[in-house]
Amino acid sequence: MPETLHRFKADIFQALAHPTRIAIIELLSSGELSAGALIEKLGMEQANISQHLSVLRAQRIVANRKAGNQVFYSVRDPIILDVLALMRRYFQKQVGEAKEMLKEMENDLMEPSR
Amino acid sequence: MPETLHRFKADIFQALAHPTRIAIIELLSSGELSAGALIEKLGMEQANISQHLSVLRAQRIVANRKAGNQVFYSVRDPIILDVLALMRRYFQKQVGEAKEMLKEMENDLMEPSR
DNA sequence: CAAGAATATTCGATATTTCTAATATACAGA
DNA sequence: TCTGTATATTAGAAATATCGAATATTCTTG
Repeated sequence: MPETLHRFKADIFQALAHPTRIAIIELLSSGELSAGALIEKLGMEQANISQHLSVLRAQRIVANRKAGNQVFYSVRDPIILDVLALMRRYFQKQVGEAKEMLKEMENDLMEPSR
Repeated sequence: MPETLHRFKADIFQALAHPTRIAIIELLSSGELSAGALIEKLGMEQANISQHLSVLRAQRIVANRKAGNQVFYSVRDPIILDVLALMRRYFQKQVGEAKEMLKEMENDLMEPSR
């Protein structure tokens, strides 16, 4: 109800609203990784990944731990992973529905008289 | 893993990434409402709400049913409501943690010797 | 302290979002 | 068919997000 809560949710969603950042979180889902490891696994520009990590940090979605030369990132709260898992289920459901619609359309083409 | 899935999730999150759109979805959580009812409850510009509804429609998050003069909107899949509910839990947890941190800081101020 | 490695930040250019105001469309009833 | 009501779309301005290139910072090691 309160505007504050809506804004909070919206800000988290905004932080999640980029394919690269989702890829980052999923890579971190099985444990912490250094920024360098993320850059290597994703095959993208160093600055770019660093900027995306900065967005995730700003919303406190990831934690960062400095170890000597490197910085290790991890997902702060597993609830975020639950959200992503829900999204996967949602995706599967949507794809399933789309498939069924196509099947129906096919049937209509085969039996135009009914 | 696949880029497609990441983009799909990101697009949904993007559609959710606005306080007004979250408010709309929560208003629709207990059943369908006309566009006009949403505009009234939210107290915002007609065009603005219509545009936000358009974003939600584009991602197929809401369904719309025309009835005479009006258009009734509803949430297509309750999974989306589950996502919002998870977000609320997440928010509560974050606030709880922030509170604890403040309490610790207070204690440190009271007992500087320890 | 100098040099290299890992990471972060800054700077512009471009693209996307969001808003308000104005206009368009669709429908209902006289 | 004319009028009013409900909703959608368009247009343009301002704000925000994204990217690559360049630069800065921090740490380690010789």
